[in-house]
Amino acid sequence: MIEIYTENLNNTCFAIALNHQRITASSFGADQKTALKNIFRNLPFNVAFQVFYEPATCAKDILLKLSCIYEGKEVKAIPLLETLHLPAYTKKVLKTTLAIPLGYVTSYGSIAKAVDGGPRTVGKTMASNPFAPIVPCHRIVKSDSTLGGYGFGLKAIAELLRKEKRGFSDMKKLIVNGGQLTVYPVENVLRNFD
DNA sequence: TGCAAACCATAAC
DNA sequence: GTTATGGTTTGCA
Repeated sequence: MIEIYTENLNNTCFAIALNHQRITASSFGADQKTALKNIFRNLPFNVAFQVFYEPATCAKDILLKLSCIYEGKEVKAIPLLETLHLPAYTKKVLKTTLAIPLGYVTSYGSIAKAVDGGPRTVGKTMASNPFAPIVPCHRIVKSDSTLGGYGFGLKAIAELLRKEKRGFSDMKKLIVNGGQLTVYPVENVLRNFD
């Protein structure tokens, strides 16, 4: 049985789906209705679920973390994600995305190179990212450093990235899963918007 | 700039 | 097994 909890924090509604304390999906939205709609989109189907309108204590803690991530704050202990039901390649892409540090962005192509796949597949994986905003799909942009698509709207992604500015100026190379991932300061992208 | 073709794992059929 | 589908990229005019 999957338990779904929502909570309004700072004018945004966050939602999580828990299966034995592990996160099966997470999402957010302007109001509760939108947050729920968003989380249902990526819930593994053919599993029973129940929506709780009063968050349990363990759920409250995770919801608070979601809000912190959303506000661009550093969150140390990322909650456990349930990925068993996902294909291997998808897991790899999600894991690599998770490695993009706060204050940096990367491109679909860079992720693709790191996981040995194609850029469009990365986009497709992100489009159905069940763990927004924990898996920071908003930190992936196009190779010309303009914004690609975003499930929650381009305005939302720009706002998120603005909050993640940390004043970095140099690109960085990371080793993830044995592959190399190049990341760039968020500022590179935001230049086009400010 | 703008367009076409290559890209490649998934899900749906 | 086959096909359609992308939150892309690259190359060429």
